[in-house]
Formats: sequence, structure tokens, C-alpha cells
Amino acid sequence: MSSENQFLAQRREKARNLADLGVKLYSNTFKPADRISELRPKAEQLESQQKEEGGANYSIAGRIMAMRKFGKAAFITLADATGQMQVYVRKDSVGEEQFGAFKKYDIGDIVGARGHLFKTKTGEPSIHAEMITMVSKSLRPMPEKWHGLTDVETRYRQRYVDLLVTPESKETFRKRVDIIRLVREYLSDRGFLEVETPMMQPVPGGATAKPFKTYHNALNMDLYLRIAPELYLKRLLVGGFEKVFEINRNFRNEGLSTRHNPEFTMLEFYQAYATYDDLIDLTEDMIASICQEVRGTLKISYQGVDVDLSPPWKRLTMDEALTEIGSIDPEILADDEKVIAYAKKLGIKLEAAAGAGKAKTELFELLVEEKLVDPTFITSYPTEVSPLARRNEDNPTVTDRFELFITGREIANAFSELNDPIDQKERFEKQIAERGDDDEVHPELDVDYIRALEYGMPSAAGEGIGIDRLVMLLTDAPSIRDVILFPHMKPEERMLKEQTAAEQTDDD
RNA sequence: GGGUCGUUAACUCAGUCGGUAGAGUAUCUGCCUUUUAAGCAGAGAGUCGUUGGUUCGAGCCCAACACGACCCA
Repeated sequence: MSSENQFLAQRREKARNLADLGVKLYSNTFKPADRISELRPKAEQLESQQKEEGGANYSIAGRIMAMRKFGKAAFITLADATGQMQVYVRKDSVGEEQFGAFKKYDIGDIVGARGHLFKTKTGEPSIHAEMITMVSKSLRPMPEKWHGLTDVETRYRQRYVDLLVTPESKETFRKRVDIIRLVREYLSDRGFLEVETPMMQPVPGGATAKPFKTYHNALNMDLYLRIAPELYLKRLLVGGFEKVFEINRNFRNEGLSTRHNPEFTMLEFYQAYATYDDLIDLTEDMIASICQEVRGTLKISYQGVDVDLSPPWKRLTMDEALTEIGSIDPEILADDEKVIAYAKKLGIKLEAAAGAGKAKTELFELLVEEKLVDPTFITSYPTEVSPLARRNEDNPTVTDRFELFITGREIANAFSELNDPIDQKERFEKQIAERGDDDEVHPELDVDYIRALEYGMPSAAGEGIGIDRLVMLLTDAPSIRDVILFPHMKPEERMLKEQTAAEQTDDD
């Protein structure tokens, strides 16, 4: 039984031939002493057709990306983690035996080479191999060298191949690493402690979303994958840590889209004795400085649209945004019934219990959000849609909260924290009473969290930033799947078949 | 959940009006010791996403399904 095609069969055959020649197909004895990114500049300095003085020996290991074979010589392009470099393999340099084996090497094989530096007559910095050896034999053909891999489905499903042949993809993920490191440094430098709080929670809280459910055998209890770390981080403020942050995964059991993956990376940070406007300044400075570091400029373009991240960023209250950008008459905004009627007129469906705050938020999403291209802080969110935020002292119908929008997308959400345990409990209870008929979103009363607040939490402000979306912005990625190494996909039918076949029969 | 588009060789893509399945790269064989999308000559390679239907005949027309992309909710 073989679902093998011609290519797999050919490669297996070649591998057998190599093994017959005494070549180890998967050897672990070759240890490269040099890295391509450091070797190339050295070879670059040579003149064409010049060999390095002294004839020092260098060794590199990497994957064969291209081969240009002649009868008794060949040029191969080798790629290691740091870059690509050409290796010149000649029969009279590596010897009869090695060259005989080398002739059976394929594109995709991982090999080691040792030799001296030189530059070809066309000026290409190269290593003239005196020794070449197999490190790992590849049994599958690589995608085409010129067009590469363009099928996004294969790029997401087989990221290992994508990373091999799509330099831009590799670059995006390097930038992602940089961005997360810079966030960490920025906050650490300002005295924030990085902490880890439970990903498995008995009561999922801190956001309105559908959680994943799992089960703990020994404890005989249901657990939920967290939808947010918020309530645990605030417990730490109660415990006396004054500045904390966490960068980690959240899980939401909802649909997938260009902007949504079931697991996504979130930064949340909390600062005691701060208010939301302190966080406005911090956010603006942090994101701008990271952009400057990663992109070298504050004027970037996202999917063809120019975005200017130069501070200071625009600040508007929600009512101002609805008036200035949404063109809604301030008289309508001042009257709860008129706002609700206006929203309904525009086709927004509101539940019976929904008030003017909910209507305003819906109107904002419909009329304003996508128009906020340059960074804009929207403040004064209705209390109705902000169950964990502190009410404004002068106007209790709104909270001391902001959201940051860039390229029409929400990037950050922050507020002065509600630390009054009685108010908090009442708001939880109201939320639970209004949960409606959606069984999957079930806010529960987190009694331990209330207990924590009863011990007293300092005044504080906290913020969440979607790291994936920030990375999308700074890497100009159209889809969240382009910035997540292994995005969730439905299983391939082919693989399912092979898996069940393998489970049923176990011979070869 | 709804709509539109896509799925053809390992990869990138053609495929006319329904009449025996095509190219480039890659692979294989031969020649070739400074090439770089190396070159020259030859060869092999396909469940046309899946299952049904219409038809003398389907990659192409129809239906359902699968997976993906985009838009909408």
C-alpha cells in the first residue's frame, strides 16, 4: 500500500542509494563553527576570483536551496538561520568518494560544508568546499524557487515550508518576536512586574465572550480556558504589587476571521494610583517608540493606507466622535430615547433591555470606528457597556475609560478600575440578570474576586492591548493568520484519511 | 449563518464551443570544473477537491458536500 507519488519514491530510492554508499542520512556529528551572516561580509571584501589569504577553514551547515550542477563541479545555495551563501563543490577538491555521494544530494537536504572563502568571477561571495557531508536527507520536494509558495492555505497549514521559502513570512515572525520583546522591556523598565496568572479558570471572567470548557479529572470539576487575565491581575494589586503585566494567550470560543483566532495573545497591565489618562500617555509613548524601533519611522502604511503614529494622538469622547465623525446631531445624543430611536432607524437591532449607552456604542461601531485611521483615543464610554470600569465622578453614566483605534481597528482598551466591592457586585449581578438567552456567554459571579476587593484594592488603571493586531499593524499583515505561526484551521480531509488508515493497519 | 470566488502534475499556472490533459519550474537520463531563474538533448509524472446527475461523450454544464479566500451578519 503506497499513496506515494513519483517524487517521494524517487527520493526514498536516492536515500537508499546513499545509505548503500555508507552515507549517514541523519548524522549528528557535524557542528558548524561559522554562521553565514558573519562569513558573507568576509568573502565580500575579496576581489573577484580571489581566494582568502592564509586559506583559513570555515564550516557552515544549512539547507540546500538551489543547485547548479556541472559534470564534475556544482554551485549550491545554502541557507542557515542567518542567511544564504553559495558553496562551490568540486570533484578534485572534495575527492572522488564525497563527490559521488554529493551527486545524489537534493534541494532541501541539510548539509554541512567546510572550506575556504573566495569570490567567483561573477563576484559572488562563496565557500570553496574541501569537505561536504550529509546532515539530514529531505524526502519531499521543496516548492518552486521562483514563485515560491503562494497558496495561503498551504502556507498556514505547513508553516514550516512557508518559513523555508517565504522570506517575508520569516521576517514578519522575527518582527513579532522583536515587538513582544520591546513591550516587555518598555514595561519592565518602568517597574512593571511580569506575572503569570491562570489560563484555566473555574469562573471565566474579565470580558464578555464565549469560553472553552474543559474538565479536570482529579479535581472532578469543570474549568474554563481564560477569556481574560484581568480579574487575577487585579487580585495582585490587592496583594500589594503596584505594577504588574502579563503577555499571554486568551481563548475565545467564537468565529474565525481575518482578525480573530480562537487563541490570541494579549498584553494586560495594571498600575496602582494611576488613572486612565496616565495610560493614554503611556500607550502613545510605548506604541510610538516600538514602531520607531521596528520600522525606523512613525509614518507607516497599512495595506496601502498611510498611517501617522507621530504623537500626540487625537483624543475624542465618544459623543464628540459620534458628532464630528458620525455626523449625529448633539441634541439626539443628549436624549436617551432619541438615541435609541436613531440607532433603530439605521437598522441596528437592540435587545429590549438595551439602553442609550448600548445604542451609542453600536452607532459608534457602525458610523465611526472604520474612519479612525490615524491613532485616536476614544474616551467616556457608557457605563452600560463597561462593567469593570470606574464611573466618571461628574457623570456617572460614563466611565473613565478609553479605547485606542488605529486603521479603523481597536488596538487597546483601558480604564480606571472599579475598586468599590459593593458597586462591583451590583454590576456583576446586573450583567448576569441581563445575560439574555445566550447560554454560551454566561457571566458568573466571581465571589472570590469580590472578596479580594473587600480587602481593599488601591485605585488603579489597567489596559489590554491585542498583540496580534499590533503586530499586524507594524508588519503590514492583512490577516491575523499571517502573524500567528500556527493559526487554527479545519483539518485536511487527506490527513484525516491517512491518520485513520494508520490507526487501522500498522504495517509497511 | 448568508453571498461571491477558488480547488487541474511536487510548486506556479493555462485549458477555446462539451470531443483522448498542457506549459514553466522541479524530477529522471546523457553531456558539461566559475554558475547564480546556468546551458544543451531526451524522458517520466495527473482520482482535473469529493460524490452524484445531465449527455453518445464532462476538467468544462447541473446539484450536494469538503477545504480555503474575500465580503456581509
